[in-house]
Amino acid sequence: MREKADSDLVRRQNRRLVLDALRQSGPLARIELGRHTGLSPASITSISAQLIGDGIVHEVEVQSPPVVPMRRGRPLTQLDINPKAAHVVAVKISIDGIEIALADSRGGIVSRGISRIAIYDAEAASFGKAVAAEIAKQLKASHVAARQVARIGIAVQGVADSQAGTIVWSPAFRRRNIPVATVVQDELGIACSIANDANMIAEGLIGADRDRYSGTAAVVFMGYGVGMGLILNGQVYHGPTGAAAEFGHMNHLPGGPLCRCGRRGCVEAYAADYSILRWASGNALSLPPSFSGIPEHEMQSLEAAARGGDPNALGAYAKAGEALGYGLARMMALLSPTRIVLAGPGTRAIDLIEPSLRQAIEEGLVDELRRNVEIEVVPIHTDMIIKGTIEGALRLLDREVFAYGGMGKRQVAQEDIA
Amino acid sequence: MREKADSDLVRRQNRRLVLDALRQSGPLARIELGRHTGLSPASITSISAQLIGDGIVHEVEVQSPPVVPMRRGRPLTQLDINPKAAHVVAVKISIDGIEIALADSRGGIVSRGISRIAIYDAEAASFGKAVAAEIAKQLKASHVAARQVARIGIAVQGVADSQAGTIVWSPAFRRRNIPVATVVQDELGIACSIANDANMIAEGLIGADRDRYSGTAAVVFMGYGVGMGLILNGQVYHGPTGAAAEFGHMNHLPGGPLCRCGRRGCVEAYAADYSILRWASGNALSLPPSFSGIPEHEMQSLEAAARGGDPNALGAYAKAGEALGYGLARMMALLSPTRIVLAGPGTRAIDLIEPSLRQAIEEGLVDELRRNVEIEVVPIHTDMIIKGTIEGALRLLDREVFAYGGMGKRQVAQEDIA
DNA sequence: TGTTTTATTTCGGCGTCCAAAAAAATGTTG
DNA sequence: CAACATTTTTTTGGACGCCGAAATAAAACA
Repeated sequence: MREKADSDLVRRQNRRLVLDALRQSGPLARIELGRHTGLSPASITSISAQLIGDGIVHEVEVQSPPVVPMRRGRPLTQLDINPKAAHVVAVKISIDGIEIALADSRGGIVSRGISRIAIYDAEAASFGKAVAAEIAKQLKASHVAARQVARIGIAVQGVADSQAGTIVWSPAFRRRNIPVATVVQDELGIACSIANDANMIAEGLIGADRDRYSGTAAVVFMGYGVGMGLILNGQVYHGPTGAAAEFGHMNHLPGGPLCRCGRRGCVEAYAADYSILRWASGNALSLPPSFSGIPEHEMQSLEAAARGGDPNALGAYAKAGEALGYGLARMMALLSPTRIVLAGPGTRAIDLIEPSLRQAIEEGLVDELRRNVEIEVVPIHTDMIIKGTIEGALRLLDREVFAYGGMGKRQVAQEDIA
Repeated sequence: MREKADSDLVRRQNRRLVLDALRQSGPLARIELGRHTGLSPASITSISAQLIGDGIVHEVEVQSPPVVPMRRGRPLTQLDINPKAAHVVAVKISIDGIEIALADSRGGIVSRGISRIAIYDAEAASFGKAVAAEIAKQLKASHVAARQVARIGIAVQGVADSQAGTIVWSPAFRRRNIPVATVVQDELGIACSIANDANMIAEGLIGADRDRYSGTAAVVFMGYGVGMGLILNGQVYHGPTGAAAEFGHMNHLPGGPLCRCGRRGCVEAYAADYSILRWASGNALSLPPSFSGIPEHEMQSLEAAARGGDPNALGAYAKAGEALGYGLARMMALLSPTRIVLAGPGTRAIDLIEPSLRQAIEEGLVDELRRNVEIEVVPIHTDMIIKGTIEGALRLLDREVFAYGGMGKRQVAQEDIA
């Protein structure tokens, strides 16, 4: 609400509405676009003509078996976002390695690859360039020129500073404050941003089902670590520097077990894979946290032990549920979300975790403040991080490039924004 | 970003920009408005002519001793918001009673009064009407017709549901779920909204110093209870129903002392006036919370005892600081604000609280996440609640009435919004 | 008094939207 | 199969907001 309004703003805003509708509801005819956006048919004609002229949108032929039975009247001409309008790259950096995906502007994945450059011992000075080189390699293999790529989104496990473009701190790295986004941007000449991976899951959920997830919701990622993506008023909340929603490093109990971040008693130190294992081993308070990935089968045998009645394993899951529950109760007191989504590989053991989780929420928050919340479990495959990163990059692309006039007019657009 | 853009939106937005500039920077000449808003002089002429025509803005004569030395050229004609354009009413409901203030549209307080209707034992069915009657009495005494009042804002100590217009739960009332805003609105025919009192303090801070407080900040109210107002991206965060930022009822330690909300271990159960007293008395865990207001002198003598070295008193303040500090650390992990404001009468003892508060933040949050935050103490007089409520009501007035066309066109405006 | 300076208004042009009318493209029917 | 019905899309003309440039207003200065 700070920007001056003029016909330029009107055009941008309405172009965005049209693009949003197309992203949300697949190919649409002009008249349907009018219904989705509230714009008159005349305006839709004009806007879509421009978008087509800019190469951002194109007409698509109706599929041979028509989905809707042919009615009377002039048939609809469906419009859709032109996949060739631009490309985006999504990069996922985690303890398990680096994954790169190239997508077209409709969000379709063109190609993807896994990189095996050193992570844990990476030097701050060279890591960014290495990532840029990996991206360049991926582009080359797919025969896509850098000029065709409008934006690169990087999702990282840990704390990212999206303002500075750095990885502030991540369990995947020995070192801290590693510049990435700015380096990649300078190396490749492509706009690049970095964010926490759980935020990108939230971005993906909004993209997948806007009605369901666009109010106020919290997405908890449970797995090698504990992360959170916050959706406030329909938008992913990044905080001033992008380092928000660090639910995993929110304290649960003062003086609790040691966390990978160096503090004691973080939620992650109770509820991450390594923490549950550590607790099951019996001496959680004396053991240091693990900095390597836990193989999946190890967690699965712990789950099996718990389901078989092993008291140590059961106790570990109960502790995890308690920490998550109190943490969620605290979050709810502050933000009163209407929806909490539990996601990630850790949800395989949700049956073991949920009882103590729910009890902790009841103990930790007055009834009136936890009435209107729905808790759901979405066993998200980790691919959701890549998908969400693409979604996020595309939304930025729409807002910062396509709303103005497409790749050709990019320079103008960026000046306008500044 | 969901609204269709047309010339109507442009007009509304730019009218708001002009009104915002006038509210923020006192009387301004047209050319200065142009600089503040980014609009051209021609547009300012047109917009201000309309605002003047609507009776919302008027020209003011330069004061007899000119503030700036007379320069060459045509002198500026200063514009300001016309105080007679409309009125707003602010109501503060707390354990101490009901306070009503009537303000003009520039925010100047026209009259104020304190009501002595029953609060603690009020019936849910009758309380709203009683408040409406008190407001009507205040208006009558000031010779202001209800038609002249554009909006009523109610600030309540406790949890408010601004969607439903009810007091969900408040230590000032024995009963829960008391409808207020809707009843007042129906009784008087004036738009009425209800919110938590700490949110209104945040609203007031934004109004008082926008540059300082309009990023991402948390305002902690310390006194008869512990409240919080959250400012996210420059706006007070109310959550889906208005019941957000209940920092006081965010759990600190499971199984801790009993809170007025009925749970154990809330931050308030450590850091509110009654909790500090209770702790100093030695048996915090067995004593129930107090539901009556604590006289100021009682807190002052406790402070004196602590400063004199009384170990029980010192310990109580240290406990309060620890609970606040851990609570703030948890909040920072989720939201990473750039500023934390400690306010309210409880800050009189800030010297006793701060050491343990800061230590708790250090223990409870990894260094990287608490680097960019500034903690400040603002010894706010409780009047800030009334002032903030007025601010908030005026901002809504600007957005929902003045941006459209003033009181005359109110019906039209409200249809448009719906 | 005329000149300079600064603030404000007027005027004409531009871009967007919209409603209404026209055109396009197809199904229906006698 | 031609005329009619129906639905989508485009065209047309008018409205409204903004802006730049020029004109006007109101003061100090010389």
